[in-house]
Amino acid sequence: MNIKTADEKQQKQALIAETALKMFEENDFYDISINAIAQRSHVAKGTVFNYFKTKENIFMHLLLVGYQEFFLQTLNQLQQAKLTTTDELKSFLLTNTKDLIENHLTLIKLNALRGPVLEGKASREETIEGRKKLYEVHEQLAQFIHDSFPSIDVKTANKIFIIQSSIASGLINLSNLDSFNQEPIPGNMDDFKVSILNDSMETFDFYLTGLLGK
Amino acid sequence: MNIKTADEKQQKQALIAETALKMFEENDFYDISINAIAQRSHVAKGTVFNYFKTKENIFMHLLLVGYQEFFLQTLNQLQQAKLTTTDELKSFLLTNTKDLIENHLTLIKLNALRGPVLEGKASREETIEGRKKLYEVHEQLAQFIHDSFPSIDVKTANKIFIIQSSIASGLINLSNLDSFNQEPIPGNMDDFKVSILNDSMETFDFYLTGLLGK
Amino acid sequence: MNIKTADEKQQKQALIAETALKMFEENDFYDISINAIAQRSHVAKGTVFNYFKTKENIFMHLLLVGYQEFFLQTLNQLQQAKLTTTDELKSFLLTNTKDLIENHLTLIKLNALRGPVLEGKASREETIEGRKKLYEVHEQLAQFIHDSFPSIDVKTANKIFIIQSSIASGLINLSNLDSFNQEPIPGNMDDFKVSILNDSMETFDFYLTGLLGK
Amino acid sequence: MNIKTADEKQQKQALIAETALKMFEENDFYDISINAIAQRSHVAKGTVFNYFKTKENIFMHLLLVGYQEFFLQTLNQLQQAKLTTTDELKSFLLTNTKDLIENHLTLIKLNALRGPVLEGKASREETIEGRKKLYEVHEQLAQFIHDSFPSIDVKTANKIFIIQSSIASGLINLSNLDSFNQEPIPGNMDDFKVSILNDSMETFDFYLTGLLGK
DNA sequence: GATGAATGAGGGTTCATTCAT
DNA sequence: TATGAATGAACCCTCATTCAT
Repeated sequence: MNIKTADEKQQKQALIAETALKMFEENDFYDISINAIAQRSHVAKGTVFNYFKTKENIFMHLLLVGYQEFFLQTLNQLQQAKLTTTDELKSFLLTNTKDLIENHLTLIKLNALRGPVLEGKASREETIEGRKKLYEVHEQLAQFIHDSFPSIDVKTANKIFIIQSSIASGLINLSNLDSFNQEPIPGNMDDFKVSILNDSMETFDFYLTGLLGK
Repeated sequence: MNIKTADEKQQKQALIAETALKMFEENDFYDISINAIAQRSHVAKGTVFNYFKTKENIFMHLLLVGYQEFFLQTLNQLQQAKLTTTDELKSFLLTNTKDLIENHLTLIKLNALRGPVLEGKASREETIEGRKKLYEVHEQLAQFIHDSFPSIDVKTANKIFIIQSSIASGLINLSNLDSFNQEPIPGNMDDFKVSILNDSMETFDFYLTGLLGK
Repeated sequence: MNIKTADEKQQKQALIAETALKMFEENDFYDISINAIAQRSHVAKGTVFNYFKTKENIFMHLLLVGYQEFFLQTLNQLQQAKLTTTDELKSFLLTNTKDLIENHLTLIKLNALRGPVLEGKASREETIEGRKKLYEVHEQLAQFIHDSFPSIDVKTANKIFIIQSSIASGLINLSNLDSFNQEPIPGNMDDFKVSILNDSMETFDFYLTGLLGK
Repeated sequence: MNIKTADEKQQKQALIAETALKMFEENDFYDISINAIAQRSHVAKGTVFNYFKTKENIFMHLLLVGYQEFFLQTLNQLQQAKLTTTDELKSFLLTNTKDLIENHLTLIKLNALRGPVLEGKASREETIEGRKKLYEVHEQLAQFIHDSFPSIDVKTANKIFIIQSSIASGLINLSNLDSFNQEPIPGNMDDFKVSILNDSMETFDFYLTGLLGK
């Protein structure tokens, strides 16, 4: 138990990270204590700090690794999809957005934390390293799109995914205006109702149409 | 003197709120202490609590009142603009978005706080009351658009403004990916660069085009 | 209770400081917790931090203020003593040393903490301010000696008090070599025995003789 | 290989001890972690604890063994010096003090830790054993002086070395009063300036003169 | 109404020490 | 014997909130 392989170490780190992720699905960053993460991971508080230097590092890790995985998966799917028309691409991207919102909502929530909260105390080196890896994957993805659709330049392809997250992230922020703490506000506020999924997809759809041409 | 008129009371409340707003332009919610707000308002800490039951109430107030004012102003401008074509409307809305981003960025930042942070401790009653007032203004604005452009139904008009804020709010979250704590990350990360203003306007432009028809 | 005069505030600060001093008579810096200081002062933990920004500030305060008082008292006594011969001066200084050791041992112990421990986290500004005040008093004392004994220049007079503390401080460090945690070590270790008081006085006596001439 | 000879064991213990000594030259006890000692020794953390029961034991060991070596060396030098007059003795002792301060400052710093910090958690048995060995060497040294200078009794000879360390130790504590965290305090504080070496030697010189007679 | 002193729960983090391998 | 992962007690400190005046 005392000498761990790199793999075993990664597993424990992943255990802690996944616990934090689960908790972040239900609570906000400031309502999640290291103590609670440790307990729910069945690990001592000190152990958490053996794997992450600060609390912020845990969540920065979730953000960076989570997005890397998401974009890698997207790249894979794209490669297998063998799209030929921009309509197919649009359709693919909308499905991809659905996946992002339905299965990776925490990523989108983490975006809001990154600048104002996480960067302040996350390790500069690790963050930059992770950010660069992420940039690479992002570029690969964009490059692949450009290769498949030469009319879409790499820069534009990159932006597509940034806007994708932006839209979803923004709609989370504007959701639930017709309720307070999950409880519906009495009276009619129907026009404040937002469906994160539907509205994201509609907005992104319009964006893609505008960007890629009718 | 120790019995204040309703007006005097409102003035002091406004003073505190404005101070908090100024501070929120420069710092994040969790980096702004009640103490600091009190000091910068030249008021005692206890006085702050005489006007706002909790810290979260202050910022919920800023959000609600700020948006009310913004939408009222928008309504005014709209009434004076006497638009006739949807192109003019689009143009108006884009200019309005520019105003929102350039002069009311705090509103957009506050959106990200609302659900996860503010609602937890903000007064339910006051929030609901404010939310209803806001809804009313929002509806008036939407109604006016509908009246001017019967093809745009009220629900759609409402949504326009929600998407407007969503897009800007989301782009804030995705900005500065090419730097860490304001310092640029060495190496090329150009494709991560985001211009909150330009990209918001472009995205909103495409959205409006899609929504309102070519 | 809510608006304290400067005087009342100083009293509470003094209360906390004195509690810390008492505890420092019995325990080492690292064995004294803020919690314990608060409890023994019948005050909440937070209150301690209302009066001292850091734990180190408390003890730096004790050191600076303690020495200021000691030197002021020494100056007073000196003024009243109206010494005329250097033998009288020597005698006075030895009695003064006795007082320092018997009634202000904590000051001497605090000297050992200052550089390596306190300066790291004590407020730079407050410390420098206190240090300057102390320097002033020290200079006054030295000046008075010089005025009374023109053959002793001010620099030399200053050094007298620095050596006085050094000797006492050093002898504390070398004391109790014949015991371990207060319990005597079995067997004869008589030649390791040190009397802080007697040996300080003897050493200081020899020092003064050497310095001031036979 | 996993059964080490006594000599091999001592070598590893010495390696760890020497590393700790080096680190203590640059940092304070509380700023040196077992982790850091282990790393700089190229040894695992657990290994450190195989050789020293507690952190305090390491430094107590440094103190005891360091002084033993210093006094043995002093004894050797004394035996070779073949002094005949007390003036020569004084001169020898001052040179010896210079050596202590210039090459063994850590010993003097360790004195300040011994009572308040180390004894609390150092092994009683090992400390007492080391202290007795030290006492023996100390006595030999004193005895040799007495044999060479019958007018100096053994007790007095012993005390000479205790005062030697006391003076140096005390002056360390009172040094750097004219700076804060290595940075000079602005303004004139010349009379607070201390030269550990010069002032130790002067003080010790006067002490010896007083003790041994003019 | 205004004040600001007092509160204390709660936070993140450190680090000597243990012990299974 | 060597290892280093796991532990968890203990620490200092923050800050929204209360309430006596």
